[in-house]
Amino acid sequence: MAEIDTRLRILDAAEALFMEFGFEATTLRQITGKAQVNLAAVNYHFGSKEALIQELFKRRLAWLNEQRIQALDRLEAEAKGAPLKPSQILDAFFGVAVKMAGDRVGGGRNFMRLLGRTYTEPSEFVRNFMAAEYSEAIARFKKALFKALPDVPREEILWRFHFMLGAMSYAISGADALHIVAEAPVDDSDSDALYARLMSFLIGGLRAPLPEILTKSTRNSAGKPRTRKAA
Amino acid sequence: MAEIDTRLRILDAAEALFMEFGFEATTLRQITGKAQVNLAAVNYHFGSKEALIQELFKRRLAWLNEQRIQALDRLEAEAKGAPLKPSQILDAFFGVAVKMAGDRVGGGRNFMRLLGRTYTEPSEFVRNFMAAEYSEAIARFKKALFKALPDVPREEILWRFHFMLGAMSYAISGADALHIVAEAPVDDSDSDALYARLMSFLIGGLRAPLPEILTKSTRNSAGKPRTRKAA
DNA sequence: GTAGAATTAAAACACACGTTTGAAACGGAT
DNA sequence: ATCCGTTTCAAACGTGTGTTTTAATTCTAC
Repeated sequence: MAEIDTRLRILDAAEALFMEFGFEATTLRQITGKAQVNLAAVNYHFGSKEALIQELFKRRLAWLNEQRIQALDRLEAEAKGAPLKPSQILDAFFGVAVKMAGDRVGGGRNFMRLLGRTYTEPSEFVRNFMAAEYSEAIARFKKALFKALPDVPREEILWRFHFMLGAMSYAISGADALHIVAEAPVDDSDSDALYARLMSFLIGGLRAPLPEILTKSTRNSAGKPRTRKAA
Repeated sequence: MAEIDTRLRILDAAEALFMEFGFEATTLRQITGKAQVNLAAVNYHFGSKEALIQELFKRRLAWLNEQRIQALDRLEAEAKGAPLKPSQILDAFFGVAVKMAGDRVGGGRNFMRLLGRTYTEPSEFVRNFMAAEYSEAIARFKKALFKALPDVPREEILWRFHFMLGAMSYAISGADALHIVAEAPVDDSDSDALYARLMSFLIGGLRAPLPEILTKSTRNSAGKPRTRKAA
């Protein structure tokens, strides 16, 4: 009753506080206070504050990306080798995330809002860790997008994927930030509506005509290390 | 030579360090060390670390939004009362920002990368301050967008504006974050190309068809039940 | 050239942080 | 009931933080 429970209480409290105040500004005393455990419990169970952060990301991120990959697996099984529709791919990737962000009770909401901010986080160890945790899912989705959009330069797809992550991040960070543009309070409680809005936007952006600057020639002299040669 | 210069040196050093490490993780000793001024100079010239941050945002943000408003003024003067094209409006708003982000020498690059992260910053005083500094420009651009897109619900325009800010933020945060999706190093040195990429994406997103869920009735259970059937 | 204000400099301050310690309380097995 | 490994607890530790202080220095004006 009191053993593994302490770990969970710490993780949940930390998640909520990190998302509210950020990593640096959140203290272990806040966390242990909110979790109603002893201060030393964090270092006992996790080793350090940094290790706590990693553990916190691990438990959610592993699950999240597993769900994404499974969704993609199902789509590809159905398609039987045919390229997927871009909207299906985006749905598999972003749908899971937005759904998780809509989960208020399980704490997924806190985590997703934290995650969006963390993606551009300065702290190096966090970014490296994220890159490692993401790598498998990212590789799978990149491959699917390349296949679904054979006539779009791969570099362009990556950039647009990057932009889409930004839009998603802001979408999830929600009304807290939106109130800057909206002035009046905005309803962000309906995650189905949010998802519909976001998805229209993303698909519009992904399928937008290529910028002229790219359709002409690769406007650069230096030979870029083109990692993949054959396709 | 040594009076106002100290202020500037502190501001520039702080900008670079905040963008590299974040607000909390950057210490006054780092700042004054980099600026080659005495530690006490920050509190003498600015009063506190918090006031330094505000001053830092003020000097750039005021200029940035002024440029944006002037660009919009020019467009509207030319149009003589006719609605602008959405792409023109986006160009006025995001073009200035990306240009500033491409300015490596003046320090604008550091600032813009910092700004993108700060928009979703947890710290309340920063967010409130940002909202105040942005309010005039945001109001003008909202009005222009409403006029340019009379058949799109205003709430939808606000959300899409919000998404666009997210995409821009990630675009500017640049290769540091992109390397997570790209694995191989990515060239983000060409701000013209970056801007062309971003703008295609944004216009595609802004002009995307409205989500079904919104075209029917305002918003209720009908539409696109993804995973949860809403009875 | 000198008084007076503005700025810089060095040192210390009070405090909060993450972490460590050593003992107390607990839990299950024998 | 006793033991032993695990977990909790209160207290303290060392360090680094933003800030303040007090004196030295530089600048400005007469």
